[in-house]
Amino acid sequence: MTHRFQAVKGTRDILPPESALWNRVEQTARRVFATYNFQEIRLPILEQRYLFERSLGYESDIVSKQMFTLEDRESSELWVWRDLVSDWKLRIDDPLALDQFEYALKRLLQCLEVELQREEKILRPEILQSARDALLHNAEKLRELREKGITPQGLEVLIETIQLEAATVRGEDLGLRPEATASVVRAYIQHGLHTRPGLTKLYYIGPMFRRERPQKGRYRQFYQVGAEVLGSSDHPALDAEVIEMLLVFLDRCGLREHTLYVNSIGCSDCRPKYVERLRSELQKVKDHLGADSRRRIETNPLRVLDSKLPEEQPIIEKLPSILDHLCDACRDHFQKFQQELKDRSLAYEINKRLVRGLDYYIRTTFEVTAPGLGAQNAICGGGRYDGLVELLGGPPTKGMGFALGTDRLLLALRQVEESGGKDQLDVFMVWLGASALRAARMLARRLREQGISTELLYEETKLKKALGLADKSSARYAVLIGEDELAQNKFTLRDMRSGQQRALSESELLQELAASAGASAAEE
RNA sequence: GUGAGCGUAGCUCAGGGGUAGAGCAUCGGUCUGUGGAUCCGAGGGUCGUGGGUUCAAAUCCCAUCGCUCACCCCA
Repeated sequence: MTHRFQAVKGTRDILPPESALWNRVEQTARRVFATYNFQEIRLPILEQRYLFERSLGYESDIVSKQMFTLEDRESSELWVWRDLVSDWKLRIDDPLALDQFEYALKRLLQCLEVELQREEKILRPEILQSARDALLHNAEKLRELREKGITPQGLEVLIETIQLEAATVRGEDLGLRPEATASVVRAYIQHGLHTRPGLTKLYYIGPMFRRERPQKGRYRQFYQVGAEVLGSSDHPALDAEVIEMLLVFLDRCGLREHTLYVNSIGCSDCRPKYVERLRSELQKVKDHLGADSRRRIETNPLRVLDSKLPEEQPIIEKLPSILDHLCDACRDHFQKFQQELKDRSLAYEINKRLVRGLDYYIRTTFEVTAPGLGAQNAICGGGRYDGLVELLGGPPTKGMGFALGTDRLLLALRQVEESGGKDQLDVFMVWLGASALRAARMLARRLREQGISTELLYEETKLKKALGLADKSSARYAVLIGEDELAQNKFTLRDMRSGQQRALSESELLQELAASAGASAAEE
């Protein structure tokens, strides 16, 4: 039986020549960010799941249903007992087996206690606790029932209940990162980066994972380029400079049409007051809202502002604006931030309905959109997150950053064809005869040492066919080595575009090719 | 999690009950030291998978899986 493998849902391969585009975008990011004194941080793709739960919020969609999680079971014997309990095959007529089950249950409870006493909680403590309480209760019940002697049916039900409860203690204590800000902050705290002088300016490039239905510009493994500034400053100039850097980067990538939207969503002082105000206003008009928006009145009133339903737009327009409810400090910050943008000649639009989905944002939020992306027109989002470091157990620290979806940026660039035809290969080497092969091998090595990309045929091939292969590989030049060349101690350099050939000595050849290879390398 | 559309060669797609097709691509020949063109030829498929109807199913019916797009949510 044959099985046809394919990339798992929501992941894809990035093949050449498209992969060259990716490299170019990432190189551009590295260059631009370096000029703003940002340095790269390389982060693990796996983190403790709890990190994301703390930073993004338990109730956020990302954590509650979009995170890829996996068990790390090495760390504890907890899993041994859990598996024994939850996988135990019902053999209620066998008292010995029942003894074993009870023993495993007892050990599982002990492990749970240990886990609950741990300083660093890796598993969600409330899940552990409720499992512990339920199991404790049922273990007691089980013992009583066994002492009294119970109907097999009753015992069966109880054991199944226990097994289900045990299964809730899952080793999903690791998560594939759905975004990288939490990882950056974790690393900042873990390595004491706050003790380094000045602000910490970091950027990262890499894949993120979210388990959601794929659609245009949205994958389960997607790629982000992001930057974060951590430290003691929350100066509006910093926010503006980060955005300037982002826009310079987009410009250098060749993205011409895009729009920067900015907003302020206040701080822990003024936002809750506004949210309450908003909620009460929404209550008044809730009969005119759709089911989703009605639900959000309780769960997250800010998100109602995000609704795209046409019939809700007039209602939303009339709702109170967060910008009218900022405290003095936040209003001042937002004003100065806008002035900083103007002083940098950065065009922007205020979008008072721009509320970021993640819990940790404060004050400045922003988003860049580009046309041609289907329903997902945002390519980049970011903002200020002053409380996050503290929330994750670090010292009071200000933070600001953005994350940019590379998949969507490239979709907006639409330049795959343009860059696809570029010469990838400098030299296709053609040899005829065994002694020519020896010369070809040595020459190929020297060319490659000079950074000149060279293809050398492995098998002897007729000249006509070899040139055909050179053509198909879209090589810039062919180098021919045969008996004539060996006799003259020269090589034939053939320009594959013009078809012109010249006989050159090795040093002449190297010189000639170094010039053209150098030119194409500079473009990269 | 919800809804819609689409699954036939590597790619783009025809065929809508009676022998599995085209163009492009690949490989070989034409062509034994000169590529791109022409011409000739070849390989490549359990028509997504499973079941049903039928003498006969790529085709009709059912189920299932996959892909795509949209909703939700977000970058």
